[in-house]
Amino acid sequence: MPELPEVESIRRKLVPMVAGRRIRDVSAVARNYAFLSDPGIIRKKLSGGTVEAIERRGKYLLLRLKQRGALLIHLGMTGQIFSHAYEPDKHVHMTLVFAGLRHPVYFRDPRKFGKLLWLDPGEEYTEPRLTKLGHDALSFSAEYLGKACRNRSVAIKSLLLNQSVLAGAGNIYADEALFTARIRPTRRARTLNSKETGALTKALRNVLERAVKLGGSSINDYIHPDGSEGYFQIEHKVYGREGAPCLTCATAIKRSVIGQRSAHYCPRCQR
DNA sequence: CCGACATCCTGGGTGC
DNA sequence: TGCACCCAGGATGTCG
Repeated sequence: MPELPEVESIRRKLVPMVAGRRIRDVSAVARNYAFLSDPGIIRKKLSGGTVEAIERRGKYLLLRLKQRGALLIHLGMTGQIFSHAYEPDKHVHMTLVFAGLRHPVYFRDPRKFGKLLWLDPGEEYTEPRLTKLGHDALSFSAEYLGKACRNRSVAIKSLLLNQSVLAGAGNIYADEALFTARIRPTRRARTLNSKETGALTKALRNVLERAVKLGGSSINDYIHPDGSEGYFQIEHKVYGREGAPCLTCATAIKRSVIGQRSAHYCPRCQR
């Protein structure tokens, strides 16, 4: 589900809810595909701990507990974090009860592509899931992207989705940024000139900043922890618009598959 | 090292 | 209503 703007929106809603609060109780279901750490370990490490901060690393959230370490959370395709806005069901894997917070906080994920991993102090510096991440997709330079494109024959769309290059970009925002930069998603990365990598850098930053401002794109399973919604889906120019007229030239938007992911683009505007 | 591909899992939508 | 099939915001491991 969530890309950088969605994860950041969730983080921003979560901070005022739980920062500084003590975790009174933790319950978790039996270990399943989403648990990289044993649920019992997570329960033990979290119980009684106090939330020091919630950070975002690409699409990961880091729930930092004072003195103890941190819970690394990835929401995969369908992961959600919410409180009383929704009823918990069989897809809830973990429930956190906070001191001074009337309602519990739930981690729910029907497809279980999300991840929960406990990190002892210091492990965040050695955990490959974190150390392999590239520059944050909200703050990278055109030079960095240009270097990353050098000698790479992979499609630029796939390169943008590679988290070890840019941490946080995902399918929606990669398509939207490529449209704005007028670059076709199938172009091999090494064929982009510096003007194009510059335009793409600017386009990705702009689209992500705008999406964060609007609270992300509320489609399918995406929800905010407090039940509110994001509005960036209203501004999607290509994603999910196959067959619809390009907003610039009215040509029908095309959908194709690149690197096993759907890609949406205007065959006329994007070269 | 690079890139293509299968795989993990569940639910919603569509067409027969 | 049932069923087969396709699709989905992600990431990893394997293989050539």
